[in-house]
Order: sequence, then C-alpha cells, then structure tokens
Amino acid sequence: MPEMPEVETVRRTLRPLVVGKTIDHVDIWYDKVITGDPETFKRELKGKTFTAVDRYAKFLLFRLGDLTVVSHLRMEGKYHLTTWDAPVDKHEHLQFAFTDGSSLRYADVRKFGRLQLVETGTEFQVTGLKNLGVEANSPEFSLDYFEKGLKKRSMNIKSLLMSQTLVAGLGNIYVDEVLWQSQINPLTPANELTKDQVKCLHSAINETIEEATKYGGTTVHSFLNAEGESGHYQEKLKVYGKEGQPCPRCGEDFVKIKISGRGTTYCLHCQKRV
DNA sequence: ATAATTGTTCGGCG
DNA sequence: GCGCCGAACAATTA
Repeated sequence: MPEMPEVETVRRTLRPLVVGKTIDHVDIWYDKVITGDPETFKRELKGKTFTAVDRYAKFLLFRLGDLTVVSHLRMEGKYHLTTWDAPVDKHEHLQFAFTDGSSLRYADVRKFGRLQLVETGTEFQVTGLKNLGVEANSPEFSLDYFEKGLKKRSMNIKSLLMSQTLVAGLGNIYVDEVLWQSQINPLTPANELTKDQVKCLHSAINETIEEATKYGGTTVHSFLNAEGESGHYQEKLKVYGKEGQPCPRCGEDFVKIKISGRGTTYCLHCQKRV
C-alpha cells in the first residue's frame, strides 16, 4: 500500500509530468472521489496551472498557485499520464485534461482515495492533515520528541505507529519491518518501551523510510509510480508477508496475528516482551 | 460463497 | 475532551 516512501516516489515521478501544464477542464467519473463539492472542484480548477507537487507524510499536495489539491491514495490510488480521449477504464475516477491534449488520470480499484480542493496555506486544517504527528525521517522527528510522545501513550506500539498521531508516514509494511529490526514485540504498550528500544526504533524508522525511498518504494500488491514502474524495496523486506517463513535472524518461523484488525507478522523468538 | 485484506474516518464508550 | 476500540468504506482475491 502506498506509505511515505511510495508517495514520495509518486511525487518525484509526477512532478515532471504535470508542472507547467494548464488545465483545460476536469472530468469526474466517480463523484465520491472528491471531498467537498465536485462541481466547485471542476469550476475552480479550470484554467489553472500546476506550479509544484509537494508531499506531507502520505498526502500529495498539488500546487496551482493560490489553490492546492490535497490527494490521498489510501490503498490503491494511482496517477498516470495519458490523453483526453483515451478510453476510460472502469477504475479511472477523474482526469485533469490539459490544454496540450494530455491528461493526468486518477485510478483507484478500491475507491478509497480522496482529492480535496483548498486554498494554499490552509491544507493543514483539513481532516487527516490536521491531527498528524511529525513526519518520519524529518528534523522534527527527534529522539527526544519520540521518547516524550511514547511516554504519554498506553496504546500498543504497533497501533500507535499505525495511527499517524505521533509519527506520520509509516503503514502496515514498514511498521512490521521496523519492529522486527528493533526486536520489539508489537503488542508492547508504548510507555513500557525501554530507552534502548526507543533509540533503536527511532533509528530503524528513519533508516527504513530513507532506504525504501531510495529503492522507489515497495511493490507487494500493486504499487506503481506515475511512470507505471514498480518499486524495488520488496526485495529488502524481512518480515512483511513472510508468515511461516524463517526469521533471517534466528531461524524461527514468523507468525501472523491481528492487532486492531490489522495483520501483523513478527518473530516470537526475537520480538519478546521485555 | 464467504472471509480477508487494508488506511483512514467516525461513532461510541469510559 | 481525550484515549482507545471497532465498524465502515469498496472491490478483489483466496
């Protein structure tokens, strides 16, 4: 699923495809893909030019001068460039039709992703961005910030990292990876982690996000960047999707359990509660 | 055919 | 009002 390294990969591949292009009109084939009024979305964006593509955590921020389109891919959202008149696939829900005849399309098999139009500068007031923690692998994500935040929470560490409220950007894949790397049991209450564990987890988070971004993200189900290419970090995964296979550290078979309704793979031997 | 999957939002409980 | 949990969303795959 697109987590921060995947969304950053999308941002990088998307930028050269859209910056400088002017919208002739917007077509929306599935109204619910827009948070807010679809007609307003179409009307306001007509004639606007893409000036930049930014990102915060897993949110893409398309800049069009005074306007910003906040886009979240959720599980399966994808962007690709085509032409206005290309046949519309049943999973394509929207297109920005450019004045040069090309078109940026949004496709989403699960229909969970959303786009929202806001005034530039107000994007951090929208639901989702408003209550986000600091970004993983950013200067704000200091060891001190992380340590203090963890102390205040009794939630298990897996669910807390998934919640985005303390540190934003990780999803199910990278949470399982960083907990394995730092040998932490996913059910450990956040405030019971030792100082050493916190330090180890902090480094694991930053290193994993950085490395996965370098590899163009992880393609396990269907992730593709805006150029239609897969990521390569799946070759580096140690735990995610490996239930029943031996742990590379101790050789014991990985187990899979559910935590807050989410599949969680870990090693019973290496990731014991302390 | 039924369950599992999965990121985020929302409603409800203490 | 906050922390926390579970259901809901949608469509496909096992």
